[in-house]
Amino acid sequence: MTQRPVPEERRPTNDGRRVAARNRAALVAAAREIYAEYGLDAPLSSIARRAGVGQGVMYRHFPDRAAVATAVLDENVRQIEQAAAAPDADIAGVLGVLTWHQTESAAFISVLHTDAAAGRTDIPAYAAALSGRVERALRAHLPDGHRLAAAKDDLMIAVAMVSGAVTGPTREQREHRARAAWRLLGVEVGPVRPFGE
Amino acid sequence: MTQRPVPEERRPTNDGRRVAARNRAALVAAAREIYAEYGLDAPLSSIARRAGVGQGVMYRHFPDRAAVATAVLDENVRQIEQAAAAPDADIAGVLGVLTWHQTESAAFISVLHTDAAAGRTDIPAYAAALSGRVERALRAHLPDGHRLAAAKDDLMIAVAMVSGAVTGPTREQREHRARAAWRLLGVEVGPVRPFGE
Amino acid sequence: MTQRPVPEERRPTNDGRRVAARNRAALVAAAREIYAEYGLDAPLSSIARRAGVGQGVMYRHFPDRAAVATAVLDENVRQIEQAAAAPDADIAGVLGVLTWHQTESAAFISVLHTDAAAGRTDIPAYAAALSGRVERALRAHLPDGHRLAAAKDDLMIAVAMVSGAVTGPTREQREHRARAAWRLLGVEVGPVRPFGE
Amino acid sequence: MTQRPVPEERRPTNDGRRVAARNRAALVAAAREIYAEYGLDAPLSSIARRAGVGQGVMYRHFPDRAAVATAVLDENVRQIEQAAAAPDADIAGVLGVLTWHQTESAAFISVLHTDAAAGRTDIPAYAAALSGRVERALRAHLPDGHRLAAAKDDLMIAVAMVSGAVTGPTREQREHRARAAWRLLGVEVGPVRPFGE
DNA sequence: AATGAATGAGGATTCATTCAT
DNA sequence: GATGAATGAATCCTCATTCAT
Repeated sequence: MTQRPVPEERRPTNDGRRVAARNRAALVAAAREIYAEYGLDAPLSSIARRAGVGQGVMYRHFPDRAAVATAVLDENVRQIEQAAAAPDADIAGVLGVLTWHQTESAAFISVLHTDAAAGRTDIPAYAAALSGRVERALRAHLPDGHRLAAAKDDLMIAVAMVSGAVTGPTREQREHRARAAWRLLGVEVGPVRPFGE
Repeated sequence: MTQRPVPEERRPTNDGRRVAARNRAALVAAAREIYAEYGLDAPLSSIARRAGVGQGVMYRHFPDRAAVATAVLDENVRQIEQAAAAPDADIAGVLGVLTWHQTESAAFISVLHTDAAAGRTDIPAYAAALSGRVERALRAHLPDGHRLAAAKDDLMIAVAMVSGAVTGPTREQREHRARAAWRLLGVEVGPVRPFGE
Repeated sequence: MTQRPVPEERRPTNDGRRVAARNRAALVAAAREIYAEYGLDAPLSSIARRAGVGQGVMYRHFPDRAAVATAVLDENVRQIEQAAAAPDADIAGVLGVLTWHQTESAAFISVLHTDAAAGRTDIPAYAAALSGRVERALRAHLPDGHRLAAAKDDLMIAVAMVSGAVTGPTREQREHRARAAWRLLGVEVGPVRPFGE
Repeated sequence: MTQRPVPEERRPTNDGRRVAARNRAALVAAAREIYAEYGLDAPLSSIARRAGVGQGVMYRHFPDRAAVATAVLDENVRQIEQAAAAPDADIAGVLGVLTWHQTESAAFISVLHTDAAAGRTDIPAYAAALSGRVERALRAHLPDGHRLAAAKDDLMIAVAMVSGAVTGPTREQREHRARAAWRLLGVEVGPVRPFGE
């Protein structure tokens, strides 16, 4: 019943400080998987276990639950920022990358639009930061006459709306619904894919 | 020593049957409050406490966590159905009532569109039922030429989109965003209010 | 390696609400023993284990570490108050009872004079209350010409001094040192014993 | 590429030997501060951190928790011994220096009179040594007719008593209470100050 | 039918200690 | 020698659920 066949007798060794970076990466990757499977409220211990490290290592790298989530989602946001920084970037292309992350990572959505479920932990603090970065990336390419440029809030409300539409067990279904949502909004979206093809 | 026992504020006949009904109502009301304040993951014990009953009573009325949520949301859905059943009902009016419940109850949204955060409890089963009832209520009044009548899924995708937009600490803010969302969809919505004014 | 031979198959039963009082008493008794053996910082889980109850029961009866300590020490203080309330009470007699508790319960001393080790938990709050009750009990019988009646603080400073002297592995040794301390203070002390002989 | 390496604020000769000594001193100083702020149970890691060294260094210099405490308190005891060794030393003067350390360092007291809270770690072993050195320093100057020279134990019992009285958040308050304690004992004490003015 | 106490597993968090580099 | 990452045991605390009364 051990969850994965891989490690076995790897744990009780102390590989020195060189593995620190590797461990951090493993934790982020594990967190991404766990979040996808069980949601943002998954036990932190399950992340450490999946990463193949002790709980203490996780707490060293990430002081609290929020720090883990931030680390995971930071990559998503960064890709969107990179898409926006590309020389040939346009709003449709950036929205495509954004949409890809919406369909790929439930956690991404949850954090981006936190507060529906009141009384949450301390997520809002860093959630706002991530959300702001996404907004800036998008707005940089929003032409004046664009459908979402009319009112101040329209852009991020539209993003939230698409997030709301993105449900379903498979990524394909989620992408299908996301495209339908953009279509209902009358907004053109480029290819739904991660940045860098 | 054969004094009559003191009456001691005996209300109706208190035959157990009546108490049971009262308790059930108290539990549903308490759950609604608790959900609003702490989200759907709030401890069940807090619901029983707020209702002023023992935990056992709660388990008698509702075998599990899902049953409680269903009972709470059932009222919301029923109102939408009633709005649809009204003699002078039209799609804008029903959407208005739907929107009111979206802005009023975070739990309503969470359950209606569950699955974003995979691995959830067992909510999907009854969530689908509630969602289906809402869809039927709306579709009964959807005229053929309506913006959301084009594709099969458009109606409920639009509902999900508005749900996604509904965030914010106060009901007023949430209503404001909901209206903006419908506007972006080009859909006309009647007064946002509970059924029965 | 199970610590005590007694219980065995007693735990997994639910004896209903009648045992609540019994459990509370068992917890207080267990806490008294544990405190004597391991000091006030002993794991709370060890107290629950020794009492033969689950951890949850302990938390039901005592919301935090301080509540447990208070409950334990409350009995000590109450005895001193009772000694002071006795019809034939005099200062020497009350000091004797106080001294008995000083020699019997290390926790009693620790709490009564908390703050030596800075940064402590939240003990001070209730510690002050207990300390005040002891002072009132003593002062009620302090004659005007008494050695400890000269300055306002002298009484409780003297109590603290005796507490400081009370060290040693056996109660007899501790009593011996306590008596020596009172002698050095020139204060007469009655029989060192619990209230009620 | 055969440039001379940048000097980079190289202080003395930095031959490892010297660094070790500096580290040890830093650790002792850090431990003293930490003990004062958080008590003797403070995490060892906090001491290493405050000293600006790795945890490994601490374990090299001090094999266990007790060794750290001993090193810290050794300085306190040494001052008392120096006070006793001074050409013009008398009992009042040595008691003054002792009292200064009692008021200044809660850890000093805790260790000197350990065992009240039984089951403690392994402190008693070295605590006895420190206590013995203090006693020898005092007894060297105790005149035959002195109030504390009557019975064998009276001297250290009195010291313990004063320690017991020394509580309070500020050093001034603690000194005030220490003086009151000595006064109640009828013992004259010289200026309360560290050795060497 | 109601009460509310008990159980006990689950998850968070902290540190003492070891050890590769 | 120094560094600081990794380990993992220990403890705290919370709840879902059961059940005697």
